[in-house]
Amino acid sequence: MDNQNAEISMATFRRMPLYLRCLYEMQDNGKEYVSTVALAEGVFKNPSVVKKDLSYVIKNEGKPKVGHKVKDLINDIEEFLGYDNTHDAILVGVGKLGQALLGYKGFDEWGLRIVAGFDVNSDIVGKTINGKEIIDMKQMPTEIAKRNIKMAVLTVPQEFAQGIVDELVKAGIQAIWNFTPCRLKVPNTVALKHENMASSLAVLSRQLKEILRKEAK
Amino acid sequence: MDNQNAEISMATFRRMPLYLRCLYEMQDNGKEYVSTVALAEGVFKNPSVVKKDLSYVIKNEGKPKVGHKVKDLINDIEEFLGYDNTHDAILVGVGKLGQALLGYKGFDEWGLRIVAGFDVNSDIVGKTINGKEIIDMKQMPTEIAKRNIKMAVLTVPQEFAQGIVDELVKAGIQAIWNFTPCRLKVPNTVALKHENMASSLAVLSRQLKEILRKEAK
DNA sequence: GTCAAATCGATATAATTATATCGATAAATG
DNA sequence: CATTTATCGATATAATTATATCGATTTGAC
Repeated sequence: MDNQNAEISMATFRRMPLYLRCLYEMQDNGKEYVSTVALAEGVFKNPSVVKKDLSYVIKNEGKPKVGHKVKDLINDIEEFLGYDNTHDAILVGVGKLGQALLGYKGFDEWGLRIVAGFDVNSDIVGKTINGKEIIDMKQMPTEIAKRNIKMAVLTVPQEFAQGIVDELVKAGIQAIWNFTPCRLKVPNTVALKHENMASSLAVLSRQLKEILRKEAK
Repeated sequence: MDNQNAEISMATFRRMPLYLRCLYEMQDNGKEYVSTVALAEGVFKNPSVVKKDLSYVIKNEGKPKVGHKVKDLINDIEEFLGYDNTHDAILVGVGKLGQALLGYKGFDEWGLRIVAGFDVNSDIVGKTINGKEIIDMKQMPTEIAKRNIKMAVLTVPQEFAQGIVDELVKAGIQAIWNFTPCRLKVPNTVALKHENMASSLAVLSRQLKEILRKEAK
């Protein structure tokens, strides 16, 4: 618990949502205390990793023999992740994937509220998906300014990706979640997260190949 | 280039699709040769990382002063990733996200062919999306066996996830790409890849927060 | 009350991954 | 044809991340 002021690693950071989900579940099941070992099992990680990760965020010490209070852990992780301040975001490109993400209920849980979708297709402009309005792309800069939006989800066809990103940045967007397969150029005052499905798939394929190879023996 | 028989790291593996995409683009632009430095710029990575990564897969040496033949690199990486043997897969759960993935054209490029979707909803069973048939869930085990499918994409509501996974495994599936937010239990003869959107979002939020904090100063 | 068991927090060690450096060499330059 | 330059492949160093270990402490059993 002396890591409080240490620089936190990306690896640790990425695991926090896993812990949180697992802890929510435990809370729902009426568990009041949890040991790091039990939590480690819940998220399929090494107990030492979990201990160290938690040492960055916990405010209250755990008790030997009993573990940590589930509620405290949840509070500490939520606060650490900043779930108190939800981000409003827009989604650009309301194709199949865009519609899927607009309709996805899970984001709220993680502090993201998609407030509107933008597209050029006049067939869908004016409609709503999951209560979210689809607005014409032309109005994008105005709407971003008006609502003071900082975050955008990018689900446009790849050939338009860079051009639209440039527009977004100009309009004041400072964080982009990129679902296109393009590498994008942004100023370093803009955060960018690339959702790389191809890499995931490659990893899975490799594992499968390895398994099939072993079986063949 | 002496790494050919060394164990390859996950980190390296995940970067391979990035290199490949960048190389395709260079090829389209008529570039015949590329240096590791130029490739590193293309994928926003450190040149040393790229050099080392490539050393695992390249068959032909690069030439000093000119670099590597783009075509050779593409061949070597493709072969390494095993893009010669495309995987057939099924998709389970044809909701919004499932429909999005069924409609997504990009997978073919990465060696994944989704051959059919499965769902319980009789409104969509029998229809096709992107040329792919939606089949009743009851027939899933039969179809998996008949077509000898080894891979499944999981896009069902989370409350059904584990139950369906158990069915999939029983039916002979050996690789699962999990888009639900659930941690799943599978035997270790089954490969599992979790697409963790919550983690991605957390990372992006953190970057944004950092940027806003700096600005406030 | 004593002792065994479980867990804590801290720290030391190992493994992995990223980055910097360097001699060798092919191509370009003058 | 000598010299400069860009790049290679290899390797050494640094940074990050994961795992194992250990004394301290609380609980619960006897």
